[in-house]
Amino acid sequence: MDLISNTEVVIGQDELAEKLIAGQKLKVKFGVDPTRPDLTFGHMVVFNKLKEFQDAGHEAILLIGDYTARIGDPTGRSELRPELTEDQVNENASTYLDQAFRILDEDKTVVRRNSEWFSKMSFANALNLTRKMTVARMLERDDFQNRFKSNQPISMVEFMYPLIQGYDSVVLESDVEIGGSDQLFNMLVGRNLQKEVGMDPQSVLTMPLLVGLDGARKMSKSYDNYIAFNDSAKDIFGKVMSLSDNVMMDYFRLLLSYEEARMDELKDGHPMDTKKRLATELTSKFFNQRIALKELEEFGRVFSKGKIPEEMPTYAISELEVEKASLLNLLAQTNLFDSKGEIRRLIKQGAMKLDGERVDDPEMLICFEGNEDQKVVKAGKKIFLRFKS
RNA sequence: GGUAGGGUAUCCAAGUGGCUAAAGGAUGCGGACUGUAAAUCCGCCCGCUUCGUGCGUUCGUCGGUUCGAAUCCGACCCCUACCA
Repeated sequence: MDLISNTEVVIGQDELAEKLIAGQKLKVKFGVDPTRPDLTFGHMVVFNKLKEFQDAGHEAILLIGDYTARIGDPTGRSELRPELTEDQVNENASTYLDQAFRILDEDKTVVRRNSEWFSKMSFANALNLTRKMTVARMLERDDFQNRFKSNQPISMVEFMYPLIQGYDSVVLESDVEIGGSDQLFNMLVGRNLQKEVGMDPQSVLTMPLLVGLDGARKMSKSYDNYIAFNDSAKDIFGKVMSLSDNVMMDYFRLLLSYEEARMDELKDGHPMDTKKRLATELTSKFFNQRIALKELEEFGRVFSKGKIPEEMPTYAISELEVEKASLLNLLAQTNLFDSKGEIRRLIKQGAMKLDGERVDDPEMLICFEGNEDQKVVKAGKKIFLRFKS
């Protein structure tokens, strides 16, 4: 059964198999919280799985937790989540969908929002929902248990979250729910609630968490070790190239659905070539092959051969508002650096080059001589910019 | 309601009157080495700066004591645990 490839945990596998053998069209739910506008490649793992179901003719239901987004998921550490307004949530949700449809087939995807039912739910009904759950069972959840043991706060609203998410499954009558491995508990609650109302319980599939760019922690915006769906082709390519070798295969498997045999072949090659291939394929997936190959070439030129990139931010000196056209002042106007202090630091540490020549004096004046009409500044390994008159 | 502990820079965390822009981690950035990998070594890491033992702003908030406060006092706000 290919549909369970790459999964970490499968609950209710027998039911799933039966339904599949019977040729049933399954309702496959994936819930997202539009608390943040950007999707990362970590989300792609789950979206890929949803797409597989979709391609196999099943109904993919993308549930936007617009109602829940205002409550906050307990999965984090402290719940310092700002409360979002309805507008913010809606805006996030719409950019979310734009991004999701880069993987999913828009025409075949059913999009639902849980405000449809929760905004109408009475408090009495909500209380009834809480009847279905016990505190002891809640504390089974790893996250809660750890926090409880270490005297960390757990708020009541966090206890509601699994129920809310579970109730979504009841309303949607989902046959399968997919999520990250941190969602296992919540998805199991859905399964139980469905049983309570006499419905066939959903099967639950969890997908592994993708390791981030640092090669150590899970990919997450808060660790700043992520690749976003909305990153430019250059960023996607560059970020993949900066990936730790030891997690490359995870990316091939989880993001590009490579099979073992193909990955074994790759292991014989030079890691650098393998990584270039990974970067090229991922860039192609989000843009197209032509753009990906261009980035590959550009990468070789800039980083392997140390030449300057084809495109870089360009600033006309005449348009920058500075009293004195010193390198420091001009760079400070570009917004590519955090502060003048940072620029001084870079110069002091020998990271700044002007047309290939190392610069040591922040106050050096930038002016053009003879036929020159531009100067290229390189700061560190990655930042390039051009000054024109 | 009662008791105890706590709010310090991006995060964790030390600091309990001057030597503190504030130890130590982590993250990040830069340099060397490389394959923009990892590992390792070195350096930087509040802002400005005429680069000077210079200026400004910061340790929950407001006010006070003091020549001087993150450190003491008061009020307030917020968080947590425990007991009810």
